[in-house]
Amino acid sequence: MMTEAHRRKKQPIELRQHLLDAAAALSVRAGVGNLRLDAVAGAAGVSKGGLLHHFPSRQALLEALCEECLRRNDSRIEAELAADPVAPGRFSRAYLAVMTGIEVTEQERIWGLLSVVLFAEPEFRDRWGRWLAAHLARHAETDQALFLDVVRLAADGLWLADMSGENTDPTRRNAIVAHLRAMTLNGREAP
Amino acid sequence: MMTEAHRRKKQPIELRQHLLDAAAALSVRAGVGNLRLDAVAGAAGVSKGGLLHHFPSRQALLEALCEECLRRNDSRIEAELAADPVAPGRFSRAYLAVMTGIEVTEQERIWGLLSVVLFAEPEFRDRWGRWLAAHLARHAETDQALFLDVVRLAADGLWLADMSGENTDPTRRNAIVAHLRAMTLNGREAP
DNA sequence: GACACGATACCGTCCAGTCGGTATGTTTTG
DNA sequence: CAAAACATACCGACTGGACGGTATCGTGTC
Repeated sequence: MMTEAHRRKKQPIELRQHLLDAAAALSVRAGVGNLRLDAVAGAAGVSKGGLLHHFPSRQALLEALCEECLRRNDSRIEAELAADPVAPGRFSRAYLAVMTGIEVTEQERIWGLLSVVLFAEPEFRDRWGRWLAAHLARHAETDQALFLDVVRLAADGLWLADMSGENTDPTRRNAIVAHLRAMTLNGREAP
Repeated sequence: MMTEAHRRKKQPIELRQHLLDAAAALSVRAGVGNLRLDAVAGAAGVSKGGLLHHFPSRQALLEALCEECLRRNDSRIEAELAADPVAPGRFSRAYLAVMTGIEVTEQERIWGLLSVVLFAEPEFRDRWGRWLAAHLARHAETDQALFLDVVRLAADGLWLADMSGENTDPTRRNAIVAHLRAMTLNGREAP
């Protein structure tokens, strides 16, 4: 007896997205290694067969997850870049904004957390490294300076701290972010 | 048929360490989630039974791994603290030194990498957060300043970059480290 | 000889992936 | 344009291998 799931309007692309979201959420909760296909399918309201129709293997799912994660970062960076009129340090500023930006949706937050979790996978580490290197090369003219390196590194650290649940009080955190942003504009540390 | 492995001298404590080292190496290579008991035992030149004698369950092994990881960090920090005569920013300086210090042994490097991989496990993230919070509280007098926060965050970022295989050229890297260290001593960024 | 250490054999479970099927779109054909 | 033919989306039972854990026995060490 086929259930009425067959009868609902088919929305393959939406389902695909749902599956990725579900996979992201579950990975964040328990680590990528503990990601079970049944669980993903269940969370997306679909059977395991349905999941495997979209992602032919577990590995394929993970790669898609990784892909999506980088894609999201990328689009956010591009948006920041486009909105910034000041040339010097533009990329570093965009990087800072994206890494330390507050996520509004819970789902957005999850995708941020996922980056940390994916670092467990060596393949993802490489891809991330190449992504950053490529972007740095592209913005070499505007973002090649020691203090900009420091800013970006600190942004990484801040992001890591956020994700590891260290609740530094928000005012202090804001002060740090503002400080870093000022560095990208002034070229030196404010007193 | 008992092999000649029985005949070799028994060194339980050494074996325990070997097992942990092997587990660390394998985790780094493929992620904690893909850690197999057989593989660990094999890599340490012992049978699965031998492994399970020391760590009664997989979970126990992982916890020991986590414990050892924190313990190593801790002892290195303490060593740096003891060797530093200058009070202001002492903890941040020690933190910087440990996180960015070059590991001589390959095994040392692996234990550093392991921290990243363990971040996939939420439990470890919490523990790490608490560890850092405790240390910060203890050194509140000497290490409570905005620019020291930035230094420590950048140290995290640098460590993350190292671990993700981004090969920034060593001279540049050294410059950054020196720059950060100077910040802990001067209280501001050098020109 | 008592106990810690380690080896081997085995069991039970869990889970990724397969497979045959059904329902809903889309295109081709008479 | 209807109906057939094909394609896509999804279901759910099954399986086989992998892997964590147990039980038992041999072997060093004190």
